[in-house]
Amino acid sequence: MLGSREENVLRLIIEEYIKTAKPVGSTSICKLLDCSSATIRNEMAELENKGYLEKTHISSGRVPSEKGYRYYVDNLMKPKNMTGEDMLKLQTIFHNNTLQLSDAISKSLEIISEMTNYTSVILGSSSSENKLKQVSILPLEENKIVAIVVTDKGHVEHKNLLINENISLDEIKQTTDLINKMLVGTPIDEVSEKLEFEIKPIIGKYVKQHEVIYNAFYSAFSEFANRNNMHFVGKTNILRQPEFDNVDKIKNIVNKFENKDIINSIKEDDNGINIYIGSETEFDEDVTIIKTKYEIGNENGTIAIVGPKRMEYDKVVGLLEFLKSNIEN
Amino acid sequence: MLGSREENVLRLIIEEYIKTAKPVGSTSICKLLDCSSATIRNEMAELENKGYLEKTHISSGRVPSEKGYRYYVDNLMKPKNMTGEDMLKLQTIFHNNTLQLSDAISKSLEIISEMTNYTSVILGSSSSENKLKQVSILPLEENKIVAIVVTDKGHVEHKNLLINENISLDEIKQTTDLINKMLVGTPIDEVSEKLEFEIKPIIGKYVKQHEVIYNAFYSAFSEFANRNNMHFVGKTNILRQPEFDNVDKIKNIVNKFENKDIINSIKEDDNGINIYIGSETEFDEDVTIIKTKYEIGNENGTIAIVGPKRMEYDKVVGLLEFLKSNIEN
DNA sequence: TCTAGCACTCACAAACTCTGAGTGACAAAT
DNA sequence: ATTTGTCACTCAGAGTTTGTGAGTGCTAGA
Repeated sequence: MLGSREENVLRLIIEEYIKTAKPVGSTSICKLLDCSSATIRNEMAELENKGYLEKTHISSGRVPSEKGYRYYVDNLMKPKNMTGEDMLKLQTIFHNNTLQLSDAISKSLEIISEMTNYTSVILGSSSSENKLKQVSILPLEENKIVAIVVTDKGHVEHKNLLINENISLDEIKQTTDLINKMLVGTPIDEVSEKLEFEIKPIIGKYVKQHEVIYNAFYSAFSEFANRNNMHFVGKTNILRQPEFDNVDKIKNIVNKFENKDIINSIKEDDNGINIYIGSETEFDEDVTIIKTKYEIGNENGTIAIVGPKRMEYDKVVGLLEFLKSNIEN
Repeated sequence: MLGSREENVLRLIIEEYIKTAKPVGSTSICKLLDCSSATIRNEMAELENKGYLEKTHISSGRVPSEKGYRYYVDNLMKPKNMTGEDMLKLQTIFHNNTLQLSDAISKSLEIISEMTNYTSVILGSSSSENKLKQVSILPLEENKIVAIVVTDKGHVEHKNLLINENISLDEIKQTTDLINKMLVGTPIDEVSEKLEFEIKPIIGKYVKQHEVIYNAFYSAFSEFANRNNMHFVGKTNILRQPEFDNVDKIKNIVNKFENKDIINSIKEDDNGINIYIGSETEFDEDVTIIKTKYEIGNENGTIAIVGPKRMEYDKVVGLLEFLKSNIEN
């Protein structure tokens, strides 16, 4: 698609821009490529014509376009191997047997966030993949009880409830027994529905005040189903990037993180390492998201790195590959 | 301490500044006070001498100092009654019997954050006030188990554990039984210690692999004790205030929220409505925090509103008073 | 004790200037 | 047919200048 010198120029411009965050001029490239600046200018003009580069104003240097980045990650970039030192840091985490997997992932993403100055996101398995394992209740005091829901993947949610004095604990016990008998194994996001059509009619017959109990469990479950198991590391790292230099952009991105809008950008996709650049993210024009799923036994999740479009693609991809293989072993 | 006209001038300046966020000049005050601007200037000079006002530069209008705000909230401000409409919004939440208390508080703070454009914080009871109610374990699959810890106030924490194949479930059961027998009622932040000195010696005798089990529970508990039950509403609201107009200030405050530094500012103090202005907060020079504890039955917590020093004190205090009385009934 | 008037100050915005890094174009050199 | 050197041109950004208006303090007279 592109000539080999064109590719070289594109690659060098992108790599230079990633380092400096400033538009790249022809002279800085011609030093690296052993030809004159005029030659480079011709190449650059051509690359701009084809849509791989952009100018910020008529006499400025060039900046990669999204199409340029895309070409770079698809054709020019090679994942960079980590330094031995960095590798060691991550490996010691995974060789530490006292750590649980989820803690090890958090810890390693903390390190990665620090190494890269980008923000990481961990997204656990969605509620549809979790199945009900057990419901239990525990009376606390007076008319307070706590309802506890556990899934087969070890997620736990609870809901504190005030119950009416004239509901006996026995009745509640009967209800939980029934739920345990009939609904264990049901995917969490289907539980609410089954609760309504399978459990409610039954308890309606022999439990006084069944409405109250039913409502309590119903709200506990629906809250569970909506909960997403998302967790940020180094949320403010990305603000250190020079592209976030004005108040509005910062407010904008902070807001989007707060609202967890990012969840849409990292939900679906294949099993490899996926790169979304700028508008491809459907999250924010100014960021790139690199993500990958991991799967170990029947447990899975997604980890994502959020940085500027001018992200160090080779480094991050290298890191994620390494991390993924570590997790899965 | 201050003459009555001085007080009037101070009050008007503060109220004007709260509205406009711009230094207040003498003319805008003299219109309200039916005397000439020169007179006001004299009063202002005097108030500045005494430390209640400040200038941003030699010929600028005046801005309240922390001492000025302090005098205002202590002597001049009257809590403002809410509008009927706002009151209604909050009351319907508390009259909705299907909502649990904690949900009602969250919901009402959402409304308050929206009404005021400030950030709210909810801090639940600290771990030292929570006592162990029950420990339980649930085997999931293969060698995975989940340990669940419940406190008397209905907090629940869990920890997923991978156990060594040669630990039998029986042994784990014995351990949890022992913990339940000996440690129920112990404040959460003392459990780790007791676990070490009272439980460990016993299980050491008759449980093989007791180290592993002990470590698992130890880490579960210590994580629990450190967890603080803090929850922000409208975290980015405060960024809309005009005082947060430069990148560094925003990064700074976002960072502080992220690190939950605020917890130190809202931990202790009496039962009323407490106001901390600027450096009094020990959180951030540029903010005011207004907080209050609530207590209902043996459940308690703290709610706080974080805004600029130029916060609408009368409105927020009015709101919090109203909210507190609603919660406690 | 208050007020009117005046000289003075200074932040802020708009207008202007300078400079350097960059471009495109084109003719000469390879 | 490319590549190169050269030159006129462009423009963002930084620095400087200027004008304006909102503010002050001070003083003398009501």
